[in-house]
Amino acid sequence: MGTPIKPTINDVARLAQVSKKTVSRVINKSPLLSDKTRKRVESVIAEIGYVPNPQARALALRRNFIVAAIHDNPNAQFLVNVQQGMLEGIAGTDFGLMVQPVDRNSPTIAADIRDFIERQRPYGVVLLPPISEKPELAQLCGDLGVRYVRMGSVKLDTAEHTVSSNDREAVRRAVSYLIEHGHTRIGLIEGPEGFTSPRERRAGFEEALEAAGLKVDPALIWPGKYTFESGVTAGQALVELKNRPTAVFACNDEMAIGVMIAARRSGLAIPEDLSIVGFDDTPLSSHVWPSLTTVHWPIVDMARTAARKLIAPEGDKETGAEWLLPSSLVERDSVVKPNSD
Amino acid sequence: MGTPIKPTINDVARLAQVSKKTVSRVINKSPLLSDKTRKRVESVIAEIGYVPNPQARALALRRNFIVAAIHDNPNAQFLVNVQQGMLEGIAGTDFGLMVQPVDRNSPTIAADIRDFIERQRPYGVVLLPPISEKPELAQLCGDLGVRYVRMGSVKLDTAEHTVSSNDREAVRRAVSYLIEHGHTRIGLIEGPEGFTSPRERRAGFEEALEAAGLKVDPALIWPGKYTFESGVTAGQALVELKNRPTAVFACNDEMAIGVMIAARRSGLAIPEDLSIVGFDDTPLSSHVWPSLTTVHWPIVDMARTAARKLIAPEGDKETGAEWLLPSSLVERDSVVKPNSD
DNA sequence: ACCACGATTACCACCGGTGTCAATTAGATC
DNA sequence: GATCTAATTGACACCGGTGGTAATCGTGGT
Repeated sequence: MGTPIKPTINDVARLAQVSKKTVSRVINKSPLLSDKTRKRVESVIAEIGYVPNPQARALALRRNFIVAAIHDNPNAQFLVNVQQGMLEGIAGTDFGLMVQPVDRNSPTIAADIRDFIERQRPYGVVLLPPISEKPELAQLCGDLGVRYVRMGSVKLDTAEHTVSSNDREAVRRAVSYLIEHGHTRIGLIEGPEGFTSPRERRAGFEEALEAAGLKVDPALIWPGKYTFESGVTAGQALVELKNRPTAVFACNDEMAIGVMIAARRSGLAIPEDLSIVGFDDTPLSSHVWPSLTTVHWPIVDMARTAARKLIAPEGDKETGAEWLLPSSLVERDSVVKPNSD
Repeated sequence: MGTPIKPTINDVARLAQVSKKTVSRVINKSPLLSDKTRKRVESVIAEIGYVPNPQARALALRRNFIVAAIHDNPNAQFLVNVQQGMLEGIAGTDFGLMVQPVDRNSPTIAADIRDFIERQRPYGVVLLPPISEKPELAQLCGDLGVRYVRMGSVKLDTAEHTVSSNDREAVRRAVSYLIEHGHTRIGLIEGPEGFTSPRERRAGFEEALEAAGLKVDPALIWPGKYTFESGVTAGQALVELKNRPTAVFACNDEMAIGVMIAARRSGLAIPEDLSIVGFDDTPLSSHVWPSLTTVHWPIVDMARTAARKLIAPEGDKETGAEWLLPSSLVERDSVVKPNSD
């Protein structure tokens, strides 16, 4: 099992009877190189199974081949989708993916991120929501000289370095969809306070009602925490109302499913007695019964785009459509016309 | 925004009026160094905010500070738990975590893993189930000279480099628990074929029955794929049996919840008409109603242990209890005595 | 055959650390 | 104060690549 000593560029150079630099040119596909030598070097490389040492390359180039996802998001499905998207974005390149969670509530969050970046010096980082909403963290990345892209629920304060999806519009469409089905009393389960995405989603909710000439009834709006339990709690409160809503929009799927459970416990039939729309399009949403009509949030696409942007050569910074990815409404079985009883 | 040029060891050396080597000693907490110089160097480091370049260190030490999780596992919660555990395991060190998914069914899986390892040269890798069960992949890591630890559902062919949990025993206990409650007709929803963990779980199931003097009835054993849908399908088949079981053990929580749904569709009450036990203790299991009695699989602990083992100094290879982590049964609300009707 | 010139290739320094070993310094002993 | 030994510190090569520039090669023109 002897120590497997990796061949180095010097070994290749010696065997191919060329200088290291020439080998380096072959590795980097430099055009100023004759076909003959290229072939010769390539055959030596193949023969001894040479792979350039990434650490040496990183040192010489003063850049690494690693991108990192920095997050503070407890949702497993979200994270996995992000990772999948980023991996798609770097597929076929020499880049690898690191993950680094941080604690949003820690007072040392900035120091922690700085620490991570300085300790690993990744080529670039993707800041995931909700920490992507803190401009000082983006600033920090800039100061540290590391490229970064933020993933957001909406154009943040500055569009630069941001891949986003328009939550407000998505929710407006979803709620309009309920209205088109004839619902006029529509409940809302909000997300946690203090972040942009829940705010945007609420704004979209209100815009849809207003566009249809409906009044926003505060009694139908309940706070939630993006957790299943908070959905149950809020759902229960809503269905126990004297004048209960005929439909509910929940700011994420987990809460929507919580509402389903709560409604059923109260003897309501879904969707006959209560239509429900969620947000995220998690796998779960198609597993529950009835399957959940929900807003498909293009996480994978966003993450893929973010990763691509990150590793794109400087100067490719064209902004525009590609940085703002569309959501869409996935119509399943949890919405019907309201009961006319 | 000028280019943020990182101070290097040379800057520190110059400012502190010592050689780079001395600075290096300070960084590495070498004992052969006078307190006076150490203090002086440290103050310079603090002043200019010097952080050693990880790539240069990696090159000189011929080892870098990255561990990677290599997986082929579609389950989001599992992955996130593993990541959490590994991050706990490397917390406080200079190590970072990379993730690399591979495709179990791809014929190039070995080449893909080799590619990843050679391209990134991580310090070590953790092979997650189910690919951890393929001995040739562990072999590959050994050949490539990268440290590795496998996470398994049981002692695999060789205990070396393996952190595991005894699934067979866990399932035996879970099924015995059902038997103790008076169940004698117990259904089993299996996991996918071809992997160790489902096999072990089935073995545990049979052992429990045999230990209680019960016969294993093939009619009560249904294949599953670890997915919610497969649980629904199998559950439906079971409850439609003429002589249906009074309890079901499903090889993971998702399928267990599928069984719940299927049973309810057929008009059965859970747990009164059908007791259910799952495996994994995913968050979902406590969210469903009734909450699911399930086997807690110590993923986080296993991953933490695996990461620690990976970065432990050579020679720390003591085997034993720490490498085999205990599962436990989490008693919730999905198990009661069988109906005597 | 000779020269200019572009295409190839080699040489050497350098990226920012660490290992080795020699040189220097300090403290102890007589 | 001289000598010896142990404790500190420094000089230099090296890890395995890349950049810049000089040297060499081949070719066409005259």
